[in-house]
Amino acid sequence: MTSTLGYAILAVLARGERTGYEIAAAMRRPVSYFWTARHSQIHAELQKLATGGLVAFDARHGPGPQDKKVYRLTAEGGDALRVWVTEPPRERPERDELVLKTYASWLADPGLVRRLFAEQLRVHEERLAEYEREEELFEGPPDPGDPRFGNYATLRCGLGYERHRAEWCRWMVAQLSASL
Amino acid sequence: MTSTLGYAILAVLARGERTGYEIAAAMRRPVSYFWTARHSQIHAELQKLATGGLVAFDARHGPGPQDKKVYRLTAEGGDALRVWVTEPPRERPERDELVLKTYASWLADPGLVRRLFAEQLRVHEERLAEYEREEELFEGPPDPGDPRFGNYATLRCGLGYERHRAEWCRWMVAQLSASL
DNA sequence: CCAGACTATGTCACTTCTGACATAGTCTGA
DNA sequence: TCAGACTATGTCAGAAGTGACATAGTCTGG
Repeated sequence: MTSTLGYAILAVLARGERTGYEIAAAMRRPVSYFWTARHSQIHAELQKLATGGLVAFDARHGPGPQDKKVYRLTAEGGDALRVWVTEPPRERPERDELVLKTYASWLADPGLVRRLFAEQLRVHEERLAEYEREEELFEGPPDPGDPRFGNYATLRCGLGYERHRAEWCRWMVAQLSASL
Repeated sequence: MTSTLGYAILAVLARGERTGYEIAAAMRRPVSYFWTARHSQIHAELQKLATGGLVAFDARHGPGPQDKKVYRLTAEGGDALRVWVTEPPRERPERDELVLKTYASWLADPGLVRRLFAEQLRVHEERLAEYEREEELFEGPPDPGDPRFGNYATLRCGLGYERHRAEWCRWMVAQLSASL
């Protein structure tokens, strides 16, 4: 019933109470890179979750025309999250624009394709460096029962991903250099 | 103007003429794992592309109530595709349900989380074996001007991705085993 | 000979996500 | 003191994607 975005919000609220604005910030890279949404979607989803009784909020005086709402997980919300966590994820279709461009790259000028991948390589190397800096803040993997284990494990995934991606870009650049 | 799905269809048609049905099949794993869509979306997009003059078709007698339509790339379609290929890809938000579950995994029973990752590990190892079998059909990387270069390069990406993913799952299983 | 798979195109309601618009208080540094 | 960034919530039109429904000919194996 609850959408994946709903569980993403519950997962953030499991760490402590937050406003919608703070949830949106928490879901942005590089802090917690797992599921992103615009604030417009988050506010809408929070309303659904509140209706369903999975979250609750206190309205407090805030900036802007409306009160600010500090959301927290309810007992039902916590239960729903815990059940969902260990269910197998549904297969999401892979939609990767760079891979698609690669598939069609034989049509284009190799010099331009090479430049595209050189740029992408730089992006991934920078992101990798950023993640490595963040990893140093941990002193080894936290215990699997510690909330920080979630952060560390997703960071590990990101590190592996960026390494794989950078390596692939390097391979592409090498292939395209050989043919020039 | 044209959506990414539109370019995905153009990229398939660049290899030769196809019916909508065949395009849908080509975009399914494991043959060409880059961008997927249901036939309902593909038929709708083909109509838009035809209206825009990027593809053309011949109607031929086919099964079912309608004629079958064999689509091909027009000169305009080819030009549009070639221009698009070397433009930097727009950043797509990362939405990975397994990573999200990982982020919330500290809440759940470690034994169940471990099982989840053991299952995922098996999935990735199987997919890796499948890709490796497919790689053997190539005798080294084709020339970057060869259409098969597109297939080979996307396969390389898939191989790297599955290796990274499997390694991460193995690490997760090890973490969760240590704590039992 | 017939069931079931495969080929083939299409519509439609619905969910998800994006990007723009709207509003307004607080805090910080030049 | 004033611009600009940050905090904060919301609406809405539209694009993108899903899953079910509808229809019907051909081909293959039991």
